[in-house]
Amino acid sequence: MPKETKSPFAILGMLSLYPNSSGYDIKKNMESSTQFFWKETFSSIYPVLEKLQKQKLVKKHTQSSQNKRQRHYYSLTTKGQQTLEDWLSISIETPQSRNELILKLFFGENVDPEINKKHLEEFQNMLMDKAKIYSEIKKEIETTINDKKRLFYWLITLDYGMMQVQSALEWCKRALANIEILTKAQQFT
Amino acid sequence: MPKETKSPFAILGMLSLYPNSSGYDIKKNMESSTQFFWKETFSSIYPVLEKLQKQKLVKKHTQSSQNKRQRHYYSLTTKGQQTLEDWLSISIETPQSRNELILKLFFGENVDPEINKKHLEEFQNMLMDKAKIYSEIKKEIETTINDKKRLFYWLITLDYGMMQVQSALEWCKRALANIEILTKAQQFT
DNA sequence: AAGATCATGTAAATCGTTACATGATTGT
DNA sequence: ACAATCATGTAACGATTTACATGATCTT
Repeated sequence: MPKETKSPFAILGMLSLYPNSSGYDIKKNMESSTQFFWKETFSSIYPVLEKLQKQKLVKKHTQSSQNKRQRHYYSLTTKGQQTLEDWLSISIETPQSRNELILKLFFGENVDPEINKKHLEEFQNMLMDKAKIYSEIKKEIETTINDKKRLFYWLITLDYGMMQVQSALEWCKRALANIEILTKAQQFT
Repeated sequence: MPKETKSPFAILGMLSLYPNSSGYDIKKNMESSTQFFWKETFSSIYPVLEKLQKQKLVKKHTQSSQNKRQRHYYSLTTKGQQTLEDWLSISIETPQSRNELILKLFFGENVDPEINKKHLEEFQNMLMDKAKIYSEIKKEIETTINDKKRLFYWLITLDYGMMQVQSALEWCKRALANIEILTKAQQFT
């Protein structure tokens, strides 16, 4: 089975939501919407856009200008929309993701419990920051997105993030409390 | 900033838990313990082991044999143990992970709600399988691991997985219920 | 005798990130 | 004027996965 990258589909998807975008726009839009579950760099966006154009999945509209620097806007073609829909329809491949925090805790017996405690506290802080951002995003999209369907799907994805953060925070609390117990128990051995 | 792979540390960590392992053993041990948050392939394990040996972080003990094929067992050196502890002590880099399911749902308005429902149901099934495996692992380690500290850290990492699965299952339920409502609402438009 | 699994490794492909390079436009 | 940010791209690097290659040992 080939590896098949998903970047082209992510870009087609962004063009379905925001037609007539430049590569720069796509990056910025991802940063303000999908950043927590999907990101692309300019180094992948521009070549992918070129490739998609050659495959007739997007059409390019270059803004004429007397200067050297031009802006290129892209939109989905019918074929591009169909390709996106086909990809949206096929099953998700289960990813084999890596988690450095969990790996370190798995080997945790090698170091002082204080070190593991520190990792958990840092993770906790990161989660709290994220929770705050999620709340802000929620408020924002609820007031700005008028399309019912779009709002519905966006809220589902946001809810996923919020629930992940919330449950991870509860786990942190449990884990930190348990580390306390472990540390105290060790004082008597 | 260089990229710095974590594979060597994952392998050092495995050698801290299971000294005198072969590359094959490391792979098998990962499959039965860290598979849900960390995996390595033979193609990375063998070269990394060679590299670690050259750096004097592990020492190789080759089992003599009259045959061509030999088994190589590796253990941490003092320097290797120190290197592992150093890595365990430094802060975790926040990973920028990708989530294909969430990305597809984010673009969900492009396709029939039934398709998104199907993705969620498949995800749900995968989660339920995982929940079952986690329960089995829990029973197993609780009866076989005698070392208090090791059991403690392993249970923390397992608890993380279980909590992730549990909260994701609740999210699935909510999301599926909401898709039902969306579908019914559309019938009247 | 055959199949599963033990066991080790190399080569090639893929793919994503970082560094590099350039210049325009807008706001203060 | 200067800084920020808009805007597009290439080159090199690093890391992981897949395919390839080989053979031993153990169980039925």
